[in-house]
Amino acid sequence: MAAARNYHHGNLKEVFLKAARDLLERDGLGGLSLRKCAEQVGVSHAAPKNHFGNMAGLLTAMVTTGYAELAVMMTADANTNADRKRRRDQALLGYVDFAQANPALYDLMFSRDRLVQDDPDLLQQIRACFVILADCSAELGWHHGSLEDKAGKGQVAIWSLVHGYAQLVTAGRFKKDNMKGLSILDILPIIEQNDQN
Amino acid sequence: MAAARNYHHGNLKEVFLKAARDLLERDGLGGLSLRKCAEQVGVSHAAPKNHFGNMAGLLTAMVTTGYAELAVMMTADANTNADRKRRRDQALLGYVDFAQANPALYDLMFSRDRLVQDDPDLLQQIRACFVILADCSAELGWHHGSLEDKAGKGQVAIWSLVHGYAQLVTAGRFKKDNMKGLSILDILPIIEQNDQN
DNA sequence: CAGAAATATTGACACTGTCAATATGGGTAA
DNA sequence: TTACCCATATTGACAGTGTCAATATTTCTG
Repeated sequence: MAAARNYHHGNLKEVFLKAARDLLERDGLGGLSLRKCAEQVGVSHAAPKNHFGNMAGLLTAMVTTGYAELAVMMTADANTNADRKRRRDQALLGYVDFAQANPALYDLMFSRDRLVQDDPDLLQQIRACFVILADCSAELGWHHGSLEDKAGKGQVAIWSLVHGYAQLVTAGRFKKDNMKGLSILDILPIIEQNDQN
Repeated sequence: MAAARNYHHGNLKEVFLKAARDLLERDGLGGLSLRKCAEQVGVSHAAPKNHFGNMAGLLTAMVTTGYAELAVMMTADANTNADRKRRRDQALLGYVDFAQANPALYDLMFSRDRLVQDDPDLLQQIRACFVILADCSAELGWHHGSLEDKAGKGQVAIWSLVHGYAQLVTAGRFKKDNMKGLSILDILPIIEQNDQN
């Protein structure tokens, strides 16, 4: 039935994605090229075109897998018997862990150019991550102001906070002075003292 | 004395920077090239090398001016008689306004590769912006926990929140549903109710 | 006015993404 | 099996790119 793919390597597409991620994290986005991917995999320089169309297609596929992995890291112990607060903490820690483990990919995941922004798979994975974050917002009680539209504000707040923290940490902006070694959980109490102080 | 510069255009360096910023915002980082800058300015393709050394040098110079402009937008009414809270609000609004007015440049300002990270001018301008944000943190009262190290946490918190919000807004991640049109001031009350609720 | 320093140009090189044309393999129907 | 078709891979080419060395030009300085 649907397209068995064992012409060359079996699944060349996934091999390309892995090679591209290695190059991306090693040399940055400026050091990533389709030709280097092809050379590392051991195929001709135009082979990626068959699977991704162009550079934007390759990057979009990479980023899509990135969001999928991000969701996995945020829900690592969703099935455990941990209480809601602990699972919420773990989701936020997982988010930051992913960014620190894949800093170049994480940056690319928020690029405006370079990606096919309306790719259906990409949009779906982004939405899945946002849903998890929205649950964190609910568990933080940031929309206890009784108005429903505050739920949206709470989601914007936590999405902004965790993304900003992750990006600034991976960019090395918090290396100085005494603000080294602060985790996302350390700064959460600063802004949720209404609940637990 | 020190290098009068009216050989070709007078101050070719600033003309390059302006052309580069136009190209950056129009075509994205991928559409920016030294040769296009040179062509638009009307000089030879290797002219930028004399002023910036290489691509990273040009981008670093652009980003440095970006941080300087960001500081200006955050302190627009620092000399007015407005009260502290209003000036703090204006600083945060100015921050987001800058990001929305220069989205591609704003992204570049947080790039890890592509810039000369240890450039003295760049580091100085970054520090100046951080100082302004630290003042906002103080005025928000986020370090009222009496421990001094909480000041650092408060700075991390506000730096993360405003950066994350700005980047997600410019990336178009808040276009959906009911979270459209929320400003940074709308989400601040969610997380500072300990002060004003 | 002459030499030096700064700045701009030219030409070249390796590398890049993309495309058209071609070749090769596997899957399928006769 | 054989013949065909389609997916996939290769080759060769093209315009653009950053970077560098060599050269030319302008301005500054003594």
